Amino acid sequence: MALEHALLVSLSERAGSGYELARRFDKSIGYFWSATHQQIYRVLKRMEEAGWVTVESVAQQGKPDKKVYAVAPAGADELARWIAEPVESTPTRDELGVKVRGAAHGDIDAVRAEVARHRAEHARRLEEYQLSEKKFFPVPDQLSGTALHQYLVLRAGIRAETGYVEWCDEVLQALRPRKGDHRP
Amino acid sequence: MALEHALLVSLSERAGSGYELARRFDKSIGYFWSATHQQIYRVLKRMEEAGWVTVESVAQQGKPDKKVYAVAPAGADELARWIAEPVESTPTRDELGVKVRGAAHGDIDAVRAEVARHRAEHARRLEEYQLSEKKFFPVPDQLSGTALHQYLVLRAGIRAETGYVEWCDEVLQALRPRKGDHRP
DNA sequence: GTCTGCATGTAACTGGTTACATGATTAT
DNA sequence: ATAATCATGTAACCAGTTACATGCAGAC
Repeated sequence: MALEHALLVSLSERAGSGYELARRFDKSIGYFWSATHQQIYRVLKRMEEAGWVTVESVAQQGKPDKKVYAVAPAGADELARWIAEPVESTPTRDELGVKVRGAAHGDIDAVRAEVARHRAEHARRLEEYQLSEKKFFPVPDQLSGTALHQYLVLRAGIRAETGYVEWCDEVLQALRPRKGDHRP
Repeated sequence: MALEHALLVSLSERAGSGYELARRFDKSIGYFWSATHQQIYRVLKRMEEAGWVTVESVAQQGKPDKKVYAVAPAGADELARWIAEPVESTPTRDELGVKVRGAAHGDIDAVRAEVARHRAEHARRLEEYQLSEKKFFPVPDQLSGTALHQYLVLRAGIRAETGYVEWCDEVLQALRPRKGDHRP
């Protein structure tokens, strides 16, 4: 049940509406815990019922009302409790891996093309992360507190994307057409 | 819907029962697509109804009967179709990342201990993978076909675990207690 | 006599996705 | 006109987890 807690982390930094949270999740926390707006709305409702967050309806001009959520004391307690609790490492799920593994039972050219496509996507994301790193954390040695923690998860993203891109290259190298291959 | 297809890949290599598949999934394919036996049983049933696999009840001595599943022509077609189809990259989900990100709202010592625990687990798995690499793929340059594809996903596992361990080290280094910190 | 391995399953639940709906405002 | 952005939601569905049940064989 990490979504609840991811939302609590985000709301601890700044109160916000479901919509805003959904967009924050496209960055930072969303790098390693994504969520759709529907999911977020539902979970926020549940959290409100549990007393973990408080809501305040805010009227806006020209825009629909929004419900601004903020962390309640019970939510802060819950977050602290959860952080101290041990977690199992989330199992990996990678469809592209399944395809590479099963490549012999399908069109190898198609698999290679897919890997190339994913390589491009991950490389793009990596660049984005590296840009953020330069821009927001130019002197990482001096970071502390939340800024340091933000930096560390960005580093996780950078490492993950770097590794993925390298793996794609290895696959593309290994699956490249060779003499003796004959395709119709 | 990758589980169906992961099962088809596994069954294409060798027919087997749900139980056997569950254990095969603890290795190789399971490195990046895990599944419980219940999940596997359910999906196999669905696949049988769809005509993707055939079943044969096999009596055994001293052991309960087992249902041996094999890929049907429709299943092979479906697998080939799916392999050629583009996939979105599976979003990352990492609870430990959420904890590090929210470390300021909980007990930093506990987070550090968690990271250390996960580091150990991933290091252990990495060693396991590296052992498999040495044992089963001592001369990777000469691989082709399914053996090559198996090797490549093992490489994915090795890269992922290596990266994770390195990241844990980076976090442990960054979150180590420093002068000026005062905890009760 | 207790535990592990083989082998299959039901039932209840939780977490997450997809599709659809509404309605105003601003930018092209 | 039309699309995008802001903002919230319902409903149906799918995927995956957890708990429980059964029963025999062989090892310790």
